[in-house]
Amino acid sequence: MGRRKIEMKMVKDSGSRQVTFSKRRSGLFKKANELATLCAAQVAIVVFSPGGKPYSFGHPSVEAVAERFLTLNLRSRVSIPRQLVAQPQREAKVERLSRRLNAILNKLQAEMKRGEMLDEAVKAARKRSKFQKPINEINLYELIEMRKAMGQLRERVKQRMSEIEASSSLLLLSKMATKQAES
Amino acid sequence: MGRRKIEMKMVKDSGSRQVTFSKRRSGLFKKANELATLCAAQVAIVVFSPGGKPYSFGHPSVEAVAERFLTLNLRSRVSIPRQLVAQPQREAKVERLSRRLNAILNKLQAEMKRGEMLDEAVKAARKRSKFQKPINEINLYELIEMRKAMGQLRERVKQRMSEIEASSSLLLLSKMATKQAES
DNA sequence: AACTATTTATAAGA
DNA sequence: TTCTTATAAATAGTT
Repeated sequence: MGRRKIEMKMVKDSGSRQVTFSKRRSGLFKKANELATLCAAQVAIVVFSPGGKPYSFGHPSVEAVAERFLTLNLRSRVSIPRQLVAQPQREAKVERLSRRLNAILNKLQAEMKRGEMLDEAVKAARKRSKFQKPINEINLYELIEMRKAMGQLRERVKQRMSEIEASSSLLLLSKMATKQAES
Repeated sequence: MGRRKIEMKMVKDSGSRQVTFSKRRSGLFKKANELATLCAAQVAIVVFSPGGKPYSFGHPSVEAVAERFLTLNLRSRVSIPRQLVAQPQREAKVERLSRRLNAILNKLQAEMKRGEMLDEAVKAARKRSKFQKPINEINLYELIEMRKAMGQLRERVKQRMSEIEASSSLLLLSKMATKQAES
């Protein structure tokens, strides 16, 4: 941008970083204000500078938007009036969350299976290319690289999934522990 | 801006307003991401569309920044009930899980970015193949199909991620709601 | 803070 | 929604 394009990495020089932050923060808030004005939208932004100073923008106010956000999430997803949230309801909520996470995991696993089928298709294509007419080298190279990359990606996603699974189980355990403590 | 300069008033036509909102929201989030990346800053944004739909951006997460902001306010000026900040032991577990889920989400998002780079590479290969020597048709066909399949897969995984994100937010919110009920 | 050469965002249109 | 393109706006490097 501007006089030169810059790499999207952290600006190393602390002075320049502060200048960049200052310029871009005001740019961001201006954009936020335009969004709110043009679209009659509510917007809240909170930013901490590299030095740890807080800045905020809100339309109509940070607090109003934050409260709406919290209330909306509670009511729409869990359907429990905030004032009535107490221990029993909280337990039900945790259980629902746990079930929800498990459902998500199942879906994710299905997606990954599809990815495996794709992988098989690519593998088969490579085999064919060995016996058929000469292939375009660039394309073959990219096929191989892509397959490798896809494999690695899937591997990492699988690992994340198992982490989520662990968390989900922990949720159930924490619920049970709380119930025991109450009884 | 763009083809014409526009007046900074609310867009009257509801359809155009929605389009403008959609474009500018993504622009705003992009700017926020750049600010966070370039300046090592923490940023949280919550927006409600004209239709009332909530959107959020957070680096490292909306919850993390919001929490820091609230804690700061407590120390300085606004008086927030102590119960809101106090951390009973049974809440600590839920909070840790929430943080964990957020960390997982961040990793997943990074993985998806890699996938996008791969997608770009394939796109570029296709473009090249138009101008260079004739290509092997089977490989080209498979490149196209694979790219399509990868795009769809990524799309679905993204959707799952947003579902997980919602659950993760709920975890923290349930914590907050409990504290409110206690105060 | 101001300047400006460039890059980026985006309004309108398809 | 996604893309294209002409133009407006943001901003990196400099003064």
